[in-house]
Amino acid sequence: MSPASTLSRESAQESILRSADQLFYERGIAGVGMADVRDSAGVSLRRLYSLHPSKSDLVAAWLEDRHQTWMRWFADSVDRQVVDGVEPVRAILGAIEEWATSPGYRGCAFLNAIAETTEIDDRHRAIVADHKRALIQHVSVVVHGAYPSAPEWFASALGVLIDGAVVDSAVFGSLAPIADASSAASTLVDSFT
Amino acid sequence: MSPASTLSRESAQESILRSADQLFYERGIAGVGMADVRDSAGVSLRRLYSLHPSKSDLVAAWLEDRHQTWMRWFADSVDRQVVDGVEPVRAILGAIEEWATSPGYRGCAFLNAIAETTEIDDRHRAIVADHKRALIQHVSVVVHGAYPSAPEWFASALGVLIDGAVVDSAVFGSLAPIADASSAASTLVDSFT
DNA sequence: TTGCGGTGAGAACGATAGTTCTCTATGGTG
DNA sequence: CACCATAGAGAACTATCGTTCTCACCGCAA
Repeated sequence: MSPASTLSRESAQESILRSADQLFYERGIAGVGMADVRDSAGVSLRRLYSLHPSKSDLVAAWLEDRHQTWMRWFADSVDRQVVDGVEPVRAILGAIEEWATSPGYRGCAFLNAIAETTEIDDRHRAIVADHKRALIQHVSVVVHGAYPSAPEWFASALGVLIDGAVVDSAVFGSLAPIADASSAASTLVDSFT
Repeated sequence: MSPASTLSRESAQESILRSADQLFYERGIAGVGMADVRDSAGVSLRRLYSLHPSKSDLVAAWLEDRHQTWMRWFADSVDRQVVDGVEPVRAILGAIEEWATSPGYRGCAFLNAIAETTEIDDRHRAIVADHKRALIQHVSVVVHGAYPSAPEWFASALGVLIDGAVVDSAVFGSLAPIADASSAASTLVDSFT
């Protein structure tokens, strides 16, 4: 086995990704050095680089990981509320509100990452675009199941409302944009039925 | 007078702000060094620092300047379309579309700046929040003038739709989110009348 | 004419950070 | 037991960048 002071490959990987998530989300990608990740994860720089050969690779791994985690959480939150009898479209914005209320909320990590990306890092851009597509896809399933008469563009428009609400709530440090988005979404649903 | 090779204080200031706008918007704040601004503006580092004592000051001056410029452009674009008979709410999203179609479009400079801001630079945050408030204020005047029966939250919701459309169009490199936002906004207006 | 203030050009300084390298130790395998 | 791949600790290398400093120059006022 490994020495007591070192972690297995899996534990190290997990610890690195958890630390990367905390640090990158809280302080931004540029605001976090590899040494910070090393300190927080409790691994050596050597190990960090052996698992993620560059910072760009680490960021990509982090985004992929966060995509999985966040989508799972979002889907669960929406499902939970719908089961409790909340209107689907309200449940979607309710999940966003729940997220925005959590401590340390700093908006969407993916959008922040894109805004920070200075050079043309196509890999990161692609991950973010895929994340947004997956979000709209999920919203689309929920919404067109619940409101069959909704027009084609409704799921995409909800995606726009979600991203706008997330961004604005972070800018203003307020839940009001989410409430406004929720009102708008509900009004749209009412207009279809 | 100044020597031929040097610019007046005003010309230098103008040149610096124009260069800062191009560079910061195109490559992000962190991606631009003071030396880059110097080269592009054609002034010396000494002069650059005498007009803007730190990079943070320069960024603040740039954001203030861009706020003025952008708001003026936006208001004009909306007015122009309304005069041409375009529905006000369509005109608002039309202005966003016109912007997003312009070469070098990289989303909202203010939102990008916020996302990049790692430490708590309250000055920059405040400028961005003021910009968004001013945008919503303008939208509010236009919209509540044109649709008196619109509910209180409508202008704010339009602000959310605008920011979402801006962000998503930059992420996807597509005008589709703007069209979706426009459809949603028009449908909302129809539902009030 | 002689300083003085402001300027350009660019070197220099100090800090930070991505990445690699050295040295040492440890545990599994032949 | 000896060997080797791998790990930790941290120094070292290299590059970038914000900021300041040096030196030379020029126009203007006393």
